[in-house]
Amino acid sequence: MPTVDDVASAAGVSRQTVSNVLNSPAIVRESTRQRVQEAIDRLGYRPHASARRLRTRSSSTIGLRLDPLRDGISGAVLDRFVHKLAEQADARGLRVMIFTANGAEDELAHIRRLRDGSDIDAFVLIATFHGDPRISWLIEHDVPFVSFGRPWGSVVDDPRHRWVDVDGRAGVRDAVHHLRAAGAQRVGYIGWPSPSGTGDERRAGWEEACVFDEAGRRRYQVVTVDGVDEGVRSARHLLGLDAPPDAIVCASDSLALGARMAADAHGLTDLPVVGFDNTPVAAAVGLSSVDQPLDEVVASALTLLFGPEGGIVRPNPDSNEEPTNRLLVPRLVERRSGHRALGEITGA
Amino acid sequence: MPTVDDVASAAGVSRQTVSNVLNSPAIVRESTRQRVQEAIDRLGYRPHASARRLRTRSSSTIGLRLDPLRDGISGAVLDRFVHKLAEQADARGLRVMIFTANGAEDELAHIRRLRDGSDIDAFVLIATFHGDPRISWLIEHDVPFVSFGRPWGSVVDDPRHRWVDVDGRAGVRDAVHHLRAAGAQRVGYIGWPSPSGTGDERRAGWEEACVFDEAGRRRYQVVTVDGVDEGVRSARHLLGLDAPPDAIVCASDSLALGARMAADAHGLTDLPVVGFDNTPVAAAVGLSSVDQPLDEVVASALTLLFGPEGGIVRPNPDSNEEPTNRLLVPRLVERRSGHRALGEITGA
DNA sequence: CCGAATAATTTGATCGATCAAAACACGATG
DNA sequence: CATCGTGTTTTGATCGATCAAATTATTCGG
Repeated sequence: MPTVDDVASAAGVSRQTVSNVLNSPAIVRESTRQRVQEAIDRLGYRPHASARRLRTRSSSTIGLRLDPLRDGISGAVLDRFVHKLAEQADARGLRVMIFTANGAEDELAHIRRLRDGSDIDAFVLIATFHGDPRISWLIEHDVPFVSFGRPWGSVVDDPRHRWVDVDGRAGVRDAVHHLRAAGAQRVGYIGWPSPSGTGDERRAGWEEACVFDEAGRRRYQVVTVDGVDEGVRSARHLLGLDAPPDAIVCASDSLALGARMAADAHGLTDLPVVGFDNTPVAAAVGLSSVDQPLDEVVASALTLLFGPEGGIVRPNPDSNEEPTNRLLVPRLVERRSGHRALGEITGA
Repeated sequence: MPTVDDVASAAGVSRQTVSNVLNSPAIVRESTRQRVQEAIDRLGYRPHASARRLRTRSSSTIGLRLDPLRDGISGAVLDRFVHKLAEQADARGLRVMIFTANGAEDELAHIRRLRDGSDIDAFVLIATFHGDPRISWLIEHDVPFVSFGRPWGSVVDDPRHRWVDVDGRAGVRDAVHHLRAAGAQRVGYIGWPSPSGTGDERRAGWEEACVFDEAGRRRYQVVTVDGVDEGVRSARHLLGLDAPPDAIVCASDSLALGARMAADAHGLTDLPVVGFDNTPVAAAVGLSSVDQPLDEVVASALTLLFGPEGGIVRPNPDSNEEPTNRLLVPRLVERRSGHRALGEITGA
């Protein structure tokens, strides 16, 4: 492999000029630049990443911890996130390194190791939770990071915590409004037990948009952990009520799939069911779902970390006027659920 | 951050001794080793990864290209693969770097860049296909790699190509045998159009295990691209035949989900349907499916690349007596499809 | 056409580790 | 006691790039 010196002598210039052609072409005379560039191309020179990193003390690499495998369906969102992150990071000349860990403490140990070895400049956290120890640790140790997921709980206003999140409350609220506009009188909700940051927000969206009184809000809501079977059970309960709901919104696609199945089993193939996350499964079975704008999420995350362009990690934003977080609005993806029930498809 | 020199003077030894304590503790006297180790711990020293890489010319990093996002359901296998790889690589002290690319050519450009920059020692290829240009390129340029997916087409016996794959033929064959043992007389098959390496293998498994004559094999088989809707359509076709199949095996869970839905719509809630890949969706809706042993796949891949233990990349195995590939057998995961049809769940 | 200001390029030092080989310690051996 | 060998530790050089400062080239006003 050729080095800067090889290129330099091939082009009849010095090391540093070659380096400048690559890193600050503006200060090199155009004619020299071309000559050097030509030598670079001819020799097939590539800068040695580790040497550069050693000198510049920056790796242009983002660290991302992959969650342990989920039950499945809902995990797909994070997988999509990973893809998008890899794509957009690449476009900025950044690398993405992944690792796994068991729990937040273990994750911190990894972060420490990767950071101390100068392997990684900045971290992207996903799935923040109430009292997340990672956030305070990272802030305290001045490790650049951004989280997909807002801070839940105590420390909610630290400008050193850069985060991006999707407004689940607005997403569910809009979905309910939409169903009501389409004629639904009683929109039920199946959601996760409290406390759960995202779960509570989504439920709040339903509460804001439904027209029930206090008693109705209790009556038309089921609280359950995530899962298809749980969705089936919860929907059965709702549909067994006097004056059952004529539409159901769920905190996840897993629950929604179950609810869809239960509704069909009750012969209610027209009953609208809305899920959350717009996973492949929802698309496959024709469920409406609230879609998180992951492209924007990733773009915002990278912008918060590195600025509007470029790959140089920015110091923790202390007293900048720019905001250090971003809350994005999801969008309802309507599908012909109710028209195309499971097992009732008008195939070609 | 402390360096080797800091640790050295703290422990009253030289740089190299510190280095030896870390890299070849055997040649250091035990008492010295302890003294140095204590200094390392006290100072919180971590070797600088880039410096080490510069010197040793190895990065202990594996590169992995993430496919562009699939339609969804089937992509889940690769996502699981990514998780497992990250986990097991970690256990060996390796790092995993991900990137995306559009097509094989673009991928090669990335590989070249990452390799030339000494960012990455070895690559893991996924989803090999017929006439895959990546393989010949990597072999020719002496880039260590292993593929999840056997070589299809011309170059099938090059020992320099290390690969792991899952025997889809055996998987489907076993599934058919199993269905027949359970009483099925006519097992239909829904698969992908030829030529498709994996698709052809899976179909061959069905052909080997079914008891049809030539005409029957044509009759009870549908060829279609992947997708839930396609599964629905194909199953409708099969079920509309005189003497329709009494069990269906599919090349993927997407097709199987569609087939399940179509069967239910026909009132055939007992008709067994078997998918492939054992994706979360199959689990969620209770579909039987052929499961790929990803843990083993990943373990084998790393062993082929790096040997039974350790993280030092091995040169291309030329005339070793060890095999340079591994074909693993998948396992049928039975679920109560047929008993628990979609929308007919006996919930709590 | 000179000298100052600016542009362009080069030189020496450095990032933090490991390699290769030299130096040192110490007991066994002739 | 000198020699040798083994085991342990240290020294000098190096990996490939960038930084900081020094040097040389070019432009421009007077």
